[in-house]
Amino acid sequence: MNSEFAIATHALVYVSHVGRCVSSEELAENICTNPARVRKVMARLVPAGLVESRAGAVGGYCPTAGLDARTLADVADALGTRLVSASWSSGDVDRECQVSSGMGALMQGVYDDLDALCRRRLAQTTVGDVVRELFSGRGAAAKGAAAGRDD
Amino acid sequence: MNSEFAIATHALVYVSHVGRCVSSEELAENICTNPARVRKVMARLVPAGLVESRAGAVGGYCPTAGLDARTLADVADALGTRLVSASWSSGDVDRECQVSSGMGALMQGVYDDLDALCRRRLAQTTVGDVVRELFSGRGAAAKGAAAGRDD
DNA sequence: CTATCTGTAATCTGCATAATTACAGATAAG
DNA sequence: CTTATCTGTAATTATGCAGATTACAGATAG
Repeated sequence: MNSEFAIATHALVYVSHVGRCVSSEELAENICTNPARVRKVMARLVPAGLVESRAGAVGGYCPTAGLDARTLADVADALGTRLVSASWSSGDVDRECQVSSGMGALMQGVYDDLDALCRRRLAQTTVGDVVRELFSGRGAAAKGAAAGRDD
Repeated sequence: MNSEFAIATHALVYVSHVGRCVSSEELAENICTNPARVRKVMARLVPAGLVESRAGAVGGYCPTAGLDARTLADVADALGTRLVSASWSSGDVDRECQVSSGMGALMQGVYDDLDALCRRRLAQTTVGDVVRELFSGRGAAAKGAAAGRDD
C-alpha cells in the first residue's frame, strides 16, 4: 500500500499525544516528509471527523474529542486506503478460455476478501492504543488491542 | 503486492485444470505476459513441490500429485510474497521524540500482523477450490473455501 | 491589514516493476 | 551423436507510480 495510511496514523498519534494544534510543518518534521504531503493527507481526515483543521496564525491540525477512541480502520476508510491490492491483473476477459478470462476477477475477489479481513482487524486498534503502545517501552506493535486473539 | 502471486496462482490453476505439462510460452499466452517472466516465477514453485519442471522437447511445467490440495498460502510462501507491506517508513529511529523514533517499527508490526492474518486466510483456499470456483459459473471469488466464515 | 496557516494543483525526480532479449544447460527423439 | 525444444537466469530497457518540491489562492487570528 502507499504511505498515506502511515502518515495519517503517525500524525494522529502525534496530535493525540501532544494534545494541541500542530502545524503541517511540525508534523512533517516529525514524520520525516514535507508539509505539502502532510496537508494533502490530513485534509481527507477532516471530513471523517478525525481531526479539526484551523487556518490562520495559531492554526494547524487539532485533536477532536473522541480521537483516542477512533480506530485505525477509521483512518484507512477516511483515506480509502487499500490494505491488500494488486496493480496488475492476469489473463484477458475477452478470451474464450475460462481460466484466462476468469482469473483476473477471481484474484480481485481474493484481494477484496483479504482487504476486508485486514480492515476488521484494524477496527480493533484505536489511536489511543497506539499512543499507549508507543510509551509502554515494549517494541512490539498492535499487541495491545490484539492480545489474546489468534485470528 | 507485486504480480508474482497472481501469475503463479494463474499458472497453477491452468496446469491443474488441463492436467498435463504446459510450456512457459503457453502459460504466458494465457496469463498475458511473457515467457521469461513466467519461468522466473515458476522456477521458485518447483523447490516447494507445487509443480515439476521438465526441460526438453516435451517438457514444461507439470502438475504434481497433490497440487489440487495445495493452498494459496503455499504459493505465497514459496514466492516469499508479502500480502501487506509498505515501502515507506515514517519517522526517524535516531530522533529523541518517542513518537518519531517509534512509529516506524510500530507500523511495521501492524503490517506484519495483517500479513500473517491474510496468510492464514489463504491457507483455507486450495488450488482445486479456485479451479472449481472458476467453472462454477458464479463470478464471485474465494467464496467456496471461505463460505460461512465471517472472520 | 498583515502574518501565518491550510487546501490544492502542477511539475519534477527516482524507484520499483514489467517487458524484452539473449544465451547456457538439460532432455527427449531420431 | 546430433538436433530441436524447453527451462533457468542474467542484462538491459521501458514505463508507471509514489513522493518531493514549488507555488499560490483562500481563510483566520491578532
